[in-house]
Formats: sequence, structure tokens, C-alpha cells
Amino acid sequence: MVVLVSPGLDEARLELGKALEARMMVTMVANCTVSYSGRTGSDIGEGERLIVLKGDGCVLVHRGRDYQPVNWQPSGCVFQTRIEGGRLLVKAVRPSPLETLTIEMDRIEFLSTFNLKDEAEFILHSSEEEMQKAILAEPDLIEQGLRVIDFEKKVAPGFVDVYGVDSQGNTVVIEIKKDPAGAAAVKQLVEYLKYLSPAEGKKVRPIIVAPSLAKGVLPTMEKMKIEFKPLTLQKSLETLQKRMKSDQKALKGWLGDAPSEKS
Amino acid sequence: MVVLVSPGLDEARLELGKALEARMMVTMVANCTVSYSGRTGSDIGEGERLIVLKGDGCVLVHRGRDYQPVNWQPSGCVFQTRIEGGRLLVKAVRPSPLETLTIEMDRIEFLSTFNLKDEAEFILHSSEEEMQKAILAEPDLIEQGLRVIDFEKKVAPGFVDVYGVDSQGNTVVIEIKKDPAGAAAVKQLVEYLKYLSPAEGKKVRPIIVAPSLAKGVLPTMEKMKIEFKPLTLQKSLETLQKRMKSDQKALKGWLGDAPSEKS
DNA sequence: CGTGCCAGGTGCCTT
DNA sequence: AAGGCACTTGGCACG
Repeated sequence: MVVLVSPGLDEARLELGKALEARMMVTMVANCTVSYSGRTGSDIGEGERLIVLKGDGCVLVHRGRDYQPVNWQPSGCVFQTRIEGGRLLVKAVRPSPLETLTIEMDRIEFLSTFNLKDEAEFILHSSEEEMQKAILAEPDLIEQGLRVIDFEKKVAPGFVDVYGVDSQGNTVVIEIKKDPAGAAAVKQLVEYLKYLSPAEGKKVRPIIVAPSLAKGVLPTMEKMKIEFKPLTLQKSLETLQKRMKSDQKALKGWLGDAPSEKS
Repeated sequence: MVVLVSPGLDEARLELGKALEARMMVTMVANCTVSYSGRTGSDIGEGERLIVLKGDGCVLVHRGRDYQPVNWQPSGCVFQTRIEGGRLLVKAVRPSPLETLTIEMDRIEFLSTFNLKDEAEFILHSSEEEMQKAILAEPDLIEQGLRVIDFEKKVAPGFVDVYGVDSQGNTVVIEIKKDPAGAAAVKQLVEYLKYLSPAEGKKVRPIIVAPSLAKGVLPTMEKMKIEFKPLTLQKSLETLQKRMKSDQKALKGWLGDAPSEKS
């Protein structure tokens, strides 16, 4: 770990080079201009910003406010540093698509380099997937007697979240949204319908599963005979929990009856 | 500006509190766990991370790699710090939607606080806009004799990028894409067509303007009689440059002929 | 405030 | 590479 307060440009460039070589993380605070050129282009004039360069070749330039960086570069960039006209230039070039981020610093308040030890696994309790899992495990969440035939089923314009048959033999097509379902969700489902046909003498029942409906979509849904079944992430998680517990119990019972061998 | 290397928890908390109070930016490197709960939830175990808290109430937790933060909170959070069980807890609560980010640090490598002076304006050279500007300035880029009537014209499902009349009096509807135009662009244009009618005895000519076409869209375009006019960002920028130069020349000439007064 | 739409979206997956 | 789509998407404009 290195910490420099108000380093000279040469000193900063040296430390920066060493750190990037060693694939360490670098954070700097400097007065700088930033320009980007690639898929589009951008420019920002003089100002003090936090600059982060990571060992995997990505860059973040943050201003004093806002969640998002004002400029950035994704992983996999090649770095290049140079001193020119009393300024420290840092270029981060991404090969494909070709785009270039250039940072020109004229006064460096601060520079530090780190080697972060971090082996932990990140666990996201993702929402739409949990809802889908819950429906697959417990189709009764949607309605009694529903049988799931397939999920992520490919149709021409995309993938049907859940595909099944109801107790009357009608085809059921489910589109899941974790957020209040808006016009986009309806449109998506309508698209799928064009490519799905029911069994002889049966219907196709499109169903949107979401915590709630956005305001303007009810008319369209009625016109297209799309049903709505409310389901929250919360409820889905509870269902999965219960499932897991009963599965464990079943497993335990099984093991009690016929202890498994060590493999 | 404050820079602390390996501060104690109490010292860190004090400095943190002062900085947040003063709406300064804080960067820390610490061994920590992070948990998030709100729209969904997440957890990550012990590891060293870069933590950034900004004066507008947003948080970033960055690992040693990846462009994206592993955890975060958008602007507008309320911060809360506490020492508990030999750990420094930082909570960032966002009121609406209610979500909570909790960072528990047990060893702080480093903490610094800054007040970034940055008044610069960020300028994005958005490409689609540049392409549109170029077409408005020089309709001949599309074809000889095109006259532009309107742009960002409102029709029921959205906005027509450019709307005009060709040399034969046919209505021209242009959809601009900065990337290779795919099925989405075609669909969008088809939507607009439903709400546009040509002049008496004339046609409506839908045109997609983009650097190129995606693979599968040609059949649809032929079926819907949609034309394609290739135009790159590059070419658009050149056109605008030329325009600007000739405008400047015209301005200079004007000034030469009739010098302006000082205002 | 909710809803819709754009972004240098990003990331992940499949063909 | 291209297409499809979710994301703690974030962000802005607008009714």
C-alpha cells in the first residue's frame, strides 16, 4: 500500500506505473479534464475528481456527487501514461469496441495504491428468477391444477418464462415481472401469443405474474384477454423456503429408512 | 482534506461523521462485509473493498476488479454510523423505495475525505443526436430534394426522428439509429406508420438511417417497403464540421462587410 | 408521485 | 458476433 499526498507529476506517474504493472488498484484525487471517444464521445473541463483504476483494466471517474461515474472504461483496457506540457496524461484504451478514455491531470491532491484481498462470494437474492423457481416448484401459486410443461421456452421473438397446461387442457403462457407490469410486459406477452396455438378445441391463456399492474395497461389486457395473477417476491421466497424445508424433511426420512453409503 | 492510514475505529467514525456532516466525499479501504435489503437482497462475506460515500448521500462498494460496484446505494440516502462488537457499522438508508445497505468494517486500512471543486459542465456528443442534426442541416445526406418539415414529431406511440417531404411530394419518415439497425428499429418505424398518412395521391416512405443493417431484418423491411440509407456518425460529424466552417466563413464575411457594434 | 423511455447502459446467456 | 433480456438497472421528462 502506498499513500501520497500532493505528489509531483513524476512521482505520481512512477507510482501509478508500478501499481498498474502489479495489477493493483489505484485511487487518485486530482484536478483534471476527461475526454472520451468511442461509441460516442464526451468532454468535461477542469475539475477535481476521484479517479479509480483497477487491476483488471477498468477505470472510473467520479465527481463529488451522483451514483454514476461521469466517465469510465470497462475491464480489459490497456493503460498508458505520459507527462506532457506540465500535465499527467492517462489513457485507457479498450480494444473492442475501440474506445479511448483520456484523463489529463495538472494537480494531484492525492494518490494511493492497494492490493485488495477479497475472496468472498457475492450472493444476490435475485428476484425474477426466484419468482420463476417458486412457480415451477409450486404451480398452485398461479392456480389449482396448473401443470408446467416448459420454461424459458423459445418462441420466435424471445423466450416464454413459463409454459404449461391448466386443469381444462388450455395452454397457459406466463410472463413474470418483479416490478409492476407496464405496457412493455403486455407487449412482450402479446408478441409471444402470435406464435403459440392451443390444443384442439382449447384456448391459450396468457397470464402476467407480477406484484401489481401499472395504471394504463388494464384496457389492453382486457382487450387481449390477458389475465393477471399477483405474486410478490416475498411470497415466492416464502414458498421456496417452505419447499426446501419439506424437501429436507423428506430427505431425512429417506436417510432414516435407508442410510446412504459414503461415496 | 484528511488522510488517515490504519485509523482506529473510533477515529475513523469521528472523521466519517464530520465529513458526512460537511457533505464531503469519503473514500475508505477496509476489510468488511456488506449486506443489502430492499427491492431484492444480497450478502457478501469478509473481504477488502474500496468504499466511497458522497456528499449527496450515495454509496459505492468496489471490489478489486470489475467496472460495476458490488453493492451501492443511489443518491439521497441517510447515513448512520455505529460501533458495535469491535466493528464499525455504516448504514445507508434510502427512503423510497425503502432499501438499506449495511457495511460492517473490522479493520480500516485507510480513510480520506475530500471537498471536490468541480463546476465543469459535462458534454456528451450523443451520436444519434449528431446524426439527426446532420440530416436537418443537410437533408441531401439522405437524398436530393428532401425537405424536412419537422423532427421529434409526436405521433401516438412516440416521436418520429425526422419527418419531411421528398421531391415528388411523398411523405418521408426517418428513423435514425446510431448502431446497426435491428428488428427493434423496424418495429418502431412500423408502429409510427400506423399513425401517418400521405398527401392525396402520394406515398409514405419509411426510411431507416443507420451505419448498417442487422442480419435478419431485410425480409421484414422489404415486406414493409422500408428503405435503408446508410449513414455513419463519422460522416454526420464531418457534415456538421463543414457546415460550421461555412457558417463561420459566412459570419466572417458578414462582419467584414458590416462590422457589428459592441453590445 | 407513477409511467414511459433512453443509456457510451452493463452483464449474462444462447445460437 | 448477434440477439434477447434482466438489472437493487439509473436517469430524465412528463402527466
